[in-house]
Amino acid sequence: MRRGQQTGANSIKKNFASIYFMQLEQAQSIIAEAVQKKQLLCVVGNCFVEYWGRAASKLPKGKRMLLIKGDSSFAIHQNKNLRPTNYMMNAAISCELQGENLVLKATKRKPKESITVTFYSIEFAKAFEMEDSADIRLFGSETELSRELMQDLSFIEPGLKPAQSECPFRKGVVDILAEDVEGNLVVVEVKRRKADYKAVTQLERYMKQVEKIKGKRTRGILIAPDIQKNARELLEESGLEFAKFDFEIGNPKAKIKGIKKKQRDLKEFF
Amino acid sequence: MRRGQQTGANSIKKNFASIYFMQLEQAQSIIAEAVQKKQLLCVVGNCFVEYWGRAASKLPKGKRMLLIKGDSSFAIHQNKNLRPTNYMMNAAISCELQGENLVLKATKRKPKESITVTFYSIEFAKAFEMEDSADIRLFGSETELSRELMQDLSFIEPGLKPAQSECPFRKGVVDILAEDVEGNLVVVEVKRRKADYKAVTQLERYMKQVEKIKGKRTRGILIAPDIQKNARELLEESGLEFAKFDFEIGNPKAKIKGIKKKQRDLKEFF
DNA sequence: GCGATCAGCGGCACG
DNA sequence: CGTGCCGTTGATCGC
Repeated sequence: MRRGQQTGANSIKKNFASIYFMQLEQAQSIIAEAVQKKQLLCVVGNCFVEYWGRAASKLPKGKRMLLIKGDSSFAIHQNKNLRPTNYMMNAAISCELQGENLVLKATKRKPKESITVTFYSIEFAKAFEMEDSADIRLFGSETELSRELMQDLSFIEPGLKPAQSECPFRKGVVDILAEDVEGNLVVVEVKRRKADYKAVTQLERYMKQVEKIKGKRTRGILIAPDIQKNARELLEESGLEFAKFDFEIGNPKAKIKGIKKKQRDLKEFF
Repeated sequence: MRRGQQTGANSIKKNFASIYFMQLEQAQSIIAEAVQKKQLLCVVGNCFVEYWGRAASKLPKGKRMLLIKGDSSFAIHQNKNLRPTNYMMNAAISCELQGENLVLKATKRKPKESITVTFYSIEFAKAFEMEDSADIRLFGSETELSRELMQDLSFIEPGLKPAQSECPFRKGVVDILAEDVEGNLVVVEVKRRKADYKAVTQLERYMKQVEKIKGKRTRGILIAPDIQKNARELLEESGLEFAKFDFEIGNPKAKIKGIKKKQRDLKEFF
């Protein structure tokens, strides 16, 4: 790219900047080549979008950005929202001239769906070769917090000992399975953010399963930074327990700041 | 843009295409102006990304595309996945030269978080004025299906009638509240896709709430195109019912193809 | 602002 | 493949 060429043109002919269009034939060849080479393709133009599949949608004429990635993900972006307006993963992509328009189609079976993007004009189209072998490293996931917690469950209550973590059951995975001082089994469910009623029903379900399989009294403790009011009610109705869990995201691993356990004895419930 | 300029350069100097870089100062001014004007900004370059907030992440050096939109959404895209690797909504954005690098920062409070993108080189940076007043129109959402169903509940079972014109419960909480021929209340939960155990616990919760408030026998019917095996078991254990719900996405509204109700009498349960 | 819930959820891991 | 479930879930609507 020639330095300053674009901005130069824009500053001289500000009011006409938007009339510099690309021939659709040229765009078509850029697109076809990019898709074939699995490059990152960026197309900006005036278009109309239709989707048919799991649902159906129409996006009236307007200017959008089409982003096609090397893994055949296909996304129409408007100038708002993180998420694309229309999208498809693992799309089979075609691109052809139809009269005065350039029509891109993304299709997929299983589930069967299709996106049709009809470009009336294209302002910009460019492919980028994206050498990038790196992968993101994320810290502070729920699994990581569970593992951290496993190190010392006495934060939750004295004498609580870890038995297993991430133990797969017939259905779902129990975050932590532990044993309290009285020899009861304790199912611990960890949530990285404010727990809602779904977390409670999830824990209840696991707890009952474990109780059934192991055939001995089992408690359920939900650990989260906070819990929603109605979730709290549901939890207490179900005889489950909640423990507040403050943490700070650290590097290389999360740091547990402290745990305040709500005082609620098993005997209260039974 | 001059027609053919880009592809021309690429075809002549294929092997050197990637060495055409932009001065960071120039990129900086493009970026600053785009952010100020709420244009759609697209930057491609070699960078390193750090995130700190609800979690923490590091993305090692590599070539990515940064997309900043008019609503201050900020997204780093790799050449894979629909979703950005790093992102932020409603970001406060800064952009400054730091030594040999151009550093973009996106920050936010509530929750407090920040993304730092350190560009070592920038291959491309361009802002697009995105005149686009149109909004997507989507058909086939759960709400729409509920409304469709409301028209004629006899599809589910003969004599089933909407209980009240206006449900006394908060909108959206109970999909449909109806009354069967025997005068029982019926809570109907509609799912647009294969129902899982969460749909069952949700229905159970609503059903019990309604039963408690109204003080009369209440049934719960889950309506979905399909249901998972263990969700089915849970549902039957809870004395709830399932009705298959085939539909076709149509325009302007979804068409219900038919409903096959599983024969399961209330008396069976009570 | 928080709460609740849907989403064409996407993405990942596991069986 | 389906199944389950987390996510920096995002996005929307109601309060």
